[in-house]
Amino acid sequence: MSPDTRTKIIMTAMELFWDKGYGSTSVADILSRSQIHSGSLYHFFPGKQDVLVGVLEFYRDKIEEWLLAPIWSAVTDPIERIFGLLNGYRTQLLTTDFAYGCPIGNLALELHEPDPKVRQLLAANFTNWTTAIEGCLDAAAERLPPNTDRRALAEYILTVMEGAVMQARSFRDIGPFDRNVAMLRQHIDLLASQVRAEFVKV
Amino acid sequence: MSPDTRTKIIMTAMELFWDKGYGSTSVADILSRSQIHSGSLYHFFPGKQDVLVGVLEFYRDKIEEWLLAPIWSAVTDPIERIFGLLNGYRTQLLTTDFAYGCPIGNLALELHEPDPKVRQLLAANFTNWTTAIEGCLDAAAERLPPNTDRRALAEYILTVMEGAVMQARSFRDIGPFDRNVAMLRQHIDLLASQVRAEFVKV
DNA sequence: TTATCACTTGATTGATCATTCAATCAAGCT
DNA sequence: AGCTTGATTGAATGATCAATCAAGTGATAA
Repeated sequence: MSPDTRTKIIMTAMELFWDKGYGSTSVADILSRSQIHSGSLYHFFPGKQDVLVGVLEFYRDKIEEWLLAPIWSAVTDPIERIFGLLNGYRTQLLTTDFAYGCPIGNLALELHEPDPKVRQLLAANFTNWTTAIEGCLDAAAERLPPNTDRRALAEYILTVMEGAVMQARSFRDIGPFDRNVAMLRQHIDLLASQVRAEFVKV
Repeated sequence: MSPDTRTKIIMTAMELFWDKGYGSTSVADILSRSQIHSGSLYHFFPGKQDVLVGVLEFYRDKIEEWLLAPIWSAVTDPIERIFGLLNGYRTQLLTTDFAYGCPIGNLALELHEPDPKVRQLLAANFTNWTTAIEGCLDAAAERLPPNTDRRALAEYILTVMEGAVMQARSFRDIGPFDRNVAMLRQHIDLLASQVRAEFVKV
């Protein structure tokens, strides 16, 4: 058994896919960076696409630990946790000079006709993210109008994050990202003020 | 002078880039579909990337005629023009079975380190789109709070469109798109209701 | 008539791509 | 010791890639 080699391939491929995309990463790139030989890679994976599947499964299982846990421990207010998560993407954009955005979003748009397994894993990664946000909204349910579709609002927050990252990367400017997040904040504030108005009325 | 050949190359390459992406479109693909020989292509373009530049310049110049004019003539209310534009992307998603999203968004995320000319053209395409939306918002200025940053709101609408298209394509389901647009509609309605409340107060 | 010039043809090049495979190795089991 | 099995090595394969270029075409003008 050699889980070490398999894991090393996945970690290396993940870095390269995030950095250069799937199509622009050659198997030779993965081999040279991971110091592993082609025979070993093809011993564990039938082909390049199966490496991608491995990466997406790996990332899916690490979202909780890598992405959410650090922010959950730093922020407790559920609404602020959402904006803390968005701020994490902001920091990543700035520290990588706009090279890294959302890795799943990049792949989702790069792979125009992905095979069902890949597409399903991309969707699963989005779903996990959305479910985490939905949990925050549920925790803040009393600060939102009672008829709020919290699942749809969580999807919408994912949408704003992805679009904001895309624009910031295209313009190589954090301005669009900040203004987009400010707009989202305004929307949520408006929802919250509706609740207060209703409370006064009753 | 043979603008016909040059244009044919650009139109063919545009179709292929929208359909399969830039990296997955080979020069041979462009040649076989356009019935043009490699020498002719390289007579007009120094290389593949220059074809991409030509496509982006061409599309930038056609946004008004191809994208906006049909909707402007079908809808007159400025706010409904915005949602009419979004509905155009919705129709395109459905009629292409989620193959076509926003062509500029796809390329923006596919090209991780584009050269300055390409990056500038991607940004110019986004800017043109945003400016058109901003024009609608200016025309509806009296229905928005007076302190509204209409440029930022236009950027935000682009963001929602791009994110909504991304999710619909990933899930191969129009549901996320529709719910995202509904959320945006709610936000704009909330802004409009603020104006009415202010009017009553005065 | 002849020279010029923009354009076209398509075989060819060398690089790079994902993938294969015969061989060797190391460790455990009998 | 001998046998088995999973893991590793790295040269080799054939396909495909972007790009090149010498030879040709046809229209225009001197």
